[in-house]
Amino acid sequence: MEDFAPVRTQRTFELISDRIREQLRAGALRPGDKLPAERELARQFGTSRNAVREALRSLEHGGVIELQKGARGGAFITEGDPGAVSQSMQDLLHLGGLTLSNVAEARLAIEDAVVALVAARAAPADLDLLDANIDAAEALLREGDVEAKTELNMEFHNLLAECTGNPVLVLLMRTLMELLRSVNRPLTAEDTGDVIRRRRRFMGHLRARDAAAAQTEMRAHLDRVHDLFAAGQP
Amino acid sequence: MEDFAPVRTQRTFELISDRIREQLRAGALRPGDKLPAERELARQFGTSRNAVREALRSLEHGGVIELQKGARGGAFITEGDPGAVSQSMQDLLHLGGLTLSNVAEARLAIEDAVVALVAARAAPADLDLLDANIDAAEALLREGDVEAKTELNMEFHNLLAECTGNPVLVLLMRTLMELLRSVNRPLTAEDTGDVIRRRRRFMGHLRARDAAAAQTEMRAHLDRVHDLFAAGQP
DNA sequence: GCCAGCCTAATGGTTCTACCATTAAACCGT
DNA sequence: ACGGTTTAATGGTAGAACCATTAGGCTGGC
Repeated sequence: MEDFAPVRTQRTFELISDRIREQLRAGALRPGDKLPAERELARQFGTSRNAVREALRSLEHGGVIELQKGARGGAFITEGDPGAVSQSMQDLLHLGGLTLSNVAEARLAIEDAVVALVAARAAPADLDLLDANIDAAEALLREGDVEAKTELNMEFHNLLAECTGNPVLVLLMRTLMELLRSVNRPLTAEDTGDVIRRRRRFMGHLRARDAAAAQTEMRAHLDRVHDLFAAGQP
Repeated sequence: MEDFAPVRTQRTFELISDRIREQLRAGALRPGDKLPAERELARQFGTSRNAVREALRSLEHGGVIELQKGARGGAFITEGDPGAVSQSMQDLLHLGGLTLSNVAEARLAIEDAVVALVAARAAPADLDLLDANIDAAEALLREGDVEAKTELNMEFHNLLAECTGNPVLVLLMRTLMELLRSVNRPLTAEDTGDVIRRRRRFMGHLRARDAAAAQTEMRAHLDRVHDLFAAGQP
């Protein structure tokens, strides 16, 4: 006989955060909106302020809300925080579920798709932005500021993803690169001149709308970079 | 003059969760380990139990720990929960940062890469698993259980990703499919027979290690499915 | 001897109260 | 009109008390 189901399994703060997520899906809450104050929410839900706070903590960690203190403070619905996805994958990596080469392989897949899309649909203005990035990197290299130049080189990939106009691809690119960066050692400077040359060739392929050639060029570059990363690992 | 930096910007519970994440990165904490009890943590950190609970709530939401109540209960380090990543992306979607076609396009990219890898490196046993999935789906179709058959068809893609042996790709595939599923309408049954035929052809290409042909077959299928999804949207 | 039932201790879950720190806006004296 | 002060609202922290669940030990009757 199984006549009786458990009276209650969910925890109070989960009920609260679920209610708020509901209103999000329903469109009743939109980015920029402000939730009632903690004390007021506690009153409305008929719970303690503590339970409300734990629910808010959960939503905050998920990048759904931002909390501001002081008068006129409160919990505000955000535009959505890609960093939350990144954080989760970082945790997964550190918990040992993922390896560096797993991440590198996935990154290769994303980059491949991005390059194909950019070759097919990027506007000339977008390509100019990419050129500007390479110019800036070259200038920094001449000045000997390897650190800043490396930063710009990573930004190149993010720019590339943004040229697709697809925020999902941007998100995935940022996340995977962040993961790779979190375990890398600072790259040595010896090979930096080569990167600039490769980038120039790559842009030539893009402007010619030659997706296959651009992919080949990028692949060669990434294989090399990922090898360097792997060498830095034990 | 900027002689004085803010005395404290981070909140107490953030300091606590950061400390725990530190120990994770350092390897001092491993999956399966149990954290001290809340009261004990509060004592060690010299804070209130409340702050500890909010830190644990944050870690729990991130899939880093699981909480069990009762005697011998406590906070246990998990193996890593891919669901946390999914949840974050779901939130992002609902916050309006992403569109259905964005997700579909990214999914296409991942699937393309997965197919190429599977064609290149899948073991015969893996391919047999895929065949078994198709057989089961066909059987369900004959019985008229469209619901269960659709479920199996989605599982096919997850199996495919698992054949790559890369958990990152598995994670991305699961997440993106989950996202697509969360906004789809139940597909109509009229086209289901066609899917089985396509799958059989696809497997033929895989066994022949013909990545290009397999990709073409899968692309055609996904383009169609995504169109159906889009049609279900306003 | 054994076993069902009870009891106890440990732990997370919840509530309540009090107070602090920060912030913006209202207020007031000059 | 200006500038400083006060006030009120809000999130952040602390501490205590109690509840619900769970594991394990205890006990008494068979």
